[in-house]
Amino acid sequence: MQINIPRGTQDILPGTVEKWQYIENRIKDLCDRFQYNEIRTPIFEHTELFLRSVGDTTDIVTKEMYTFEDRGERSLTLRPEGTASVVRSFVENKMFGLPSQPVKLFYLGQMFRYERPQAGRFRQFVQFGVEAIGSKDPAIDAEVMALAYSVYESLGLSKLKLVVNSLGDKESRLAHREALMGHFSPSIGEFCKDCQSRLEKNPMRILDCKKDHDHPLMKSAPSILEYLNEDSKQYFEKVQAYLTALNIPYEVDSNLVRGLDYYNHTAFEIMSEAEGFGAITTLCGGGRYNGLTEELGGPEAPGIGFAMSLERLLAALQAEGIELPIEKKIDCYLVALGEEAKDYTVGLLNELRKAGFSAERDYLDRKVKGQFKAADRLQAKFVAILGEDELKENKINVKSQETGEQKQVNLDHLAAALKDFQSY
RNA sequence: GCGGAUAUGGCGAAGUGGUUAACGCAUCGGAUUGUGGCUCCGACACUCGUGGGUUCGAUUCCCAUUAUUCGCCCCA
Repeated sequence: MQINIPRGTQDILPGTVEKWQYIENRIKDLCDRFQYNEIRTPIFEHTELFLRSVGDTTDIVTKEMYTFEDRGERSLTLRPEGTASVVRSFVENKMFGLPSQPVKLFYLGQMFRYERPQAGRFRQFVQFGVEAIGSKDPAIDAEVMALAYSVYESLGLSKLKLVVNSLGDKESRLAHREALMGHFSPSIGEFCKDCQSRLEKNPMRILDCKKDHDHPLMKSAPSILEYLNEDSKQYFEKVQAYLTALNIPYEVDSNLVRGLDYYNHTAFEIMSEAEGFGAITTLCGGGRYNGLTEELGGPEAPGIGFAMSLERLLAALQAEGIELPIEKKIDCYLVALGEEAKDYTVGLLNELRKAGFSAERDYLDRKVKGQFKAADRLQAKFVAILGEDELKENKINVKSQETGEQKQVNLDHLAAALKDFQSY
């Protein structure tokens, strides 16, 4: 009986894994330029952490968590997102006391959500995210968005849309919520079922409903932006001014809502507008979370961050037809003829590898033709051919697969000959 | 949690209620006793997701089940 991969997970095989590595390297490089340092937190946490931070009425917590009890009867949960862990670690390790503030961190790792998989959605997926904790300068909001944007841009994506909004502070938010409920509740019966349940849960969500998009009450609905108090308003304006200064195209969408409870002030998303991308277009989502450190038992330390899915990044690259410049060639393939020569390549191969070359030989007892085909498949730059005659004379033939040029060299000097050959 | 689609060799993909299950790619071998990429020839599914039913007979019809996939909700 064959056992298959669990639903919503995927194997990343050689041939594809190189793309991941390429992207991961690019991300690490950009983080270094922006001065964000890597943090690695556990893949599971106390369930309580997510209840407290993400919010116990959110979809993530109510129906998407991989929660289990360990042998000590502790309730643990595979992390559904990264911010909670990072903030927990920030508080626990007293990073608020570090000399360099704000604390700028990034993470790259697997997240888990129990959902029905579809295009761009998995049960195990990889997120790259950053958190800047300890500053409420709107410039850092802009910096965080610039970092996310530059990841996509530097990989060649162009069909992007950055959408920003302000959710305001607690006071503004509550006022807006009241206003929305007052606006919709008298005639909520005219709306779809989803909207009816949204009314209590998150009335802002009604605003981006596709079905009821044309309902007259939609246009007249109160916008969050009208309910921002003076501080929140100024903050948002400053963020936009910085984005403009950074030359990052964006649009304000007062209907943009983020799904987690801890967000306030700045909220943003980067979406792909590429053709045929599927129903899910969000590449990256983030926002500000002032107050979260206190919620998790630490001192005041306002933060902002984002998370992006690498799966969706890969999908966006594919949708835009972008090929990453991945080259996988080996330096030398050893072709051997006859028992003796084959035996000899065992040591020879090792010598080449010790000398720093990537090298391979045949292990399937293929004929010469087959060995050359194998060399071709591996895109070998050189093939070294060893037959009985050469072996007797202590020589070996080296052939450049690119030029077809071939010459005979001393068997003991193969590595040196390859270096020579390569240098011109 | 709800709805649609699909399930045939390593991959892609035809097909039929009747016993030899097309074809293409890939792979291996040969033409070319020791030099790849082109061409030609040959080899490659005790079997059509799993279980049950109808039938003289099922890969083909029916039911169930599982998996995959797309969409809804929501999200990265």
